[in-house]
Amino acid sequence: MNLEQVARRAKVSTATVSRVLNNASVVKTSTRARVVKAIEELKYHPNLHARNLAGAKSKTIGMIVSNMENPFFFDIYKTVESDAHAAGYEVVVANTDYRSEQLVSSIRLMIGRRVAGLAAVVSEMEPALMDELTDSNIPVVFYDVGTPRQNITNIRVNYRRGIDKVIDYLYTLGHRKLGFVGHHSLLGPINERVRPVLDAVARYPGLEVRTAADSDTLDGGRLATRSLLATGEPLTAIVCVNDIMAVGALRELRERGIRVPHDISVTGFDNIKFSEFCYPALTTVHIPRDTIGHLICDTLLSKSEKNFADHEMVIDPEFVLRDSTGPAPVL
Amino acid sequence: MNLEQVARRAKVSTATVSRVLNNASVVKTSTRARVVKAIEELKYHPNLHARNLAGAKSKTIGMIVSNMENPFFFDIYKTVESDAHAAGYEVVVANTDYRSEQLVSSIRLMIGRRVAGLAAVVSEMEPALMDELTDSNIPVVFYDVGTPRQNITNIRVNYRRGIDKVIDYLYTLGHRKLGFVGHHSLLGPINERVRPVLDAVARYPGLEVRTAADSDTLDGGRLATRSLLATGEPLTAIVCVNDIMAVGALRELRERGIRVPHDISVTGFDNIKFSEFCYPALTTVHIPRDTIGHLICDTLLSKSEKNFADHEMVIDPEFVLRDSTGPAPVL
DNA sequence: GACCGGCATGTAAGCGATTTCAGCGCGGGC
DNA sequence: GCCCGCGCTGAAATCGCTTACATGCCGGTC
Repeated sequence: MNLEQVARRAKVSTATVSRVLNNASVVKTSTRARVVKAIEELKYHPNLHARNLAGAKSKTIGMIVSNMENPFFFDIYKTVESDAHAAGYEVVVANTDYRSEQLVSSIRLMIGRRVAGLAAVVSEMEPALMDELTDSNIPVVFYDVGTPRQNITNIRVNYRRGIDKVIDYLYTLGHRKLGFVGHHSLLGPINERVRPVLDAVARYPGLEVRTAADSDTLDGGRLATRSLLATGEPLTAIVCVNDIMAVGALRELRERGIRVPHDISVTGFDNIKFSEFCYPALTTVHIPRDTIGHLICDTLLSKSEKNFADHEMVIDPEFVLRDSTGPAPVL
Repeated sequence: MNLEQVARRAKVSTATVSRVLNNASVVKTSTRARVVKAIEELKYHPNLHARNLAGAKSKTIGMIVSNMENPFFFDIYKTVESDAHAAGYEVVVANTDYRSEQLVSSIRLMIGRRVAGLAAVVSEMEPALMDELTDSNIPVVFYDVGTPRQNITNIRVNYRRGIDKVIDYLYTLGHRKLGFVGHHSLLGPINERVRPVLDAVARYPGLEVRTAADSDTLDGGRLATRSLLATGEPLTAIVCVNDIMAVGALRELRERGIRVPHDISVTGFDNIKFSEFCYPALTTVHIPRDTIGHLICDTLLSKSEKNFADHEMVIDPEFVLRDSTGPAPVL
């Protein structure tokens, strides 16, 4: 079922059918009607691979995320997809599950697909991969990782500021023994997420923190919290790397009969929808995922017009106070 | 950057490069090494479109879901993806957001991509679309919708049974005034989800139900619950079409100071991870999403070997008792 | 030493579209 | 009455790859 069969049935050439498919206005109305009829009768669906091969302009953008299970990533994806559709683009996603082999193969896959643009919302990026991307000449946007280059734009959130707000808030309420719940992929040497916490803690006299990590899931948050609670002095607050893990923490605490925020305060990060619906509602830090999504699309879909020069943009997150935090308990 | 350039650099023909790329074992080791070297030096990435065009066997399967935001769908996707990867396939997803135009265009897109198989985990399916799929000759699996055909297999869950278990349980505990929270796309004439509820209710003397619907989200559940509570006699239990909406219901009740399950019982459906982590943990019905995912992949990836004859399979869901339900309050 | 079989590689024909350029028919200006 | 130009359509090259078939080269057999 190809162009030629349609052409034959409509008694025109393949060129004309192609023109109809692409809305070229040169085709005479009567001819167009014949072709459209043939297409429908034959239930013809153009082969997109052939189209891309011949046309060279891909109309699909790729997006790679670390963990679609975490609504944080999904929310960004959703915005990107909606913007892309509005511009006539498709988007194909790939999940890495924080595994770097997956990242590598996903990137290769996207290059192989000759996507019109690539958004990488992932936690890690090896220099070698960045080279590969640079050479591929595909417009790329990284979120939160990597460094700007020729065809690479960066969007990042000022986590440090967000964390500072959280720690400051907790300190003011009298908290002195903190726990930090992270996820495995954050345990690299120079860690972008733990470091700000340690740095912030170091600024306040008498403030201490100990950390634990597990997978970036509800269960992971629960397990990390469990191990945090298993040893050492009692904690008065648990700072979580994101909301998902914080919800996991809440469950662990609840099942141990530890009241939040009366006995222990808990904070999240991201402000996913869920953080309002869990109990108690999470004090967290808002990261504007829609803004990020729009930024990604704007950057990717306008590589020619805009100067593509502001290679880096930083977003400032906002503190959100809810019910999972309160004054430190008097011991 | 194409095969030919690589071939030139490695001083072989394009055929040989292609053979190396496809792991054909006929290539002499020394030749292969030269080619591999050239590929790396040139940072060559094969054009997948050209590959698909030439090869005709697509190695990617498509999946269409109604609402990726709901972890129910995501869980199925995750299993499918993992099975597919294991078999050397990629999977590309599309979201319909319960919009039928989206469904149409997504299906067309998948046909255009000449996917090796298509999984449609969606709520609605027009006969015309089924025809299109049948003609496309792509192996298709529908979840929960449509009817078996030549190349179409169906997987469905016996919702009726699940609902029966829920209603029976609630009735036994003394509940007589029920509310049902559905989502918009369920409001079609002959409804697959509401009907079983109404039918079940009709079987018990003195049992009544009224329904409300909103979008399939946390907020939707909350709003539907609000409207359920706004009019009529007081309810003793709220049955939700799925867990996400149930969590929304829990929040609305909590904010009104209505205790669950003391004042009102709430049930979900699906048993997503989240239902254990919300408060109170949801009584729900388990739908084995991993089983469904495996089934989908098995069916899609073995169209030739297996007879593809058992065109329909039904899954029986299981009742899961947790903390969001209890005896009806004594009025 | 001519011949044959088999392994490694090369040649070239598609795959199904897009697109350039050429051609055809026809009406209007001279 | 001719020719030009314009509007529409067709022929064919092209995109980057796979693969069937052809070819060249080698050692072994008689």
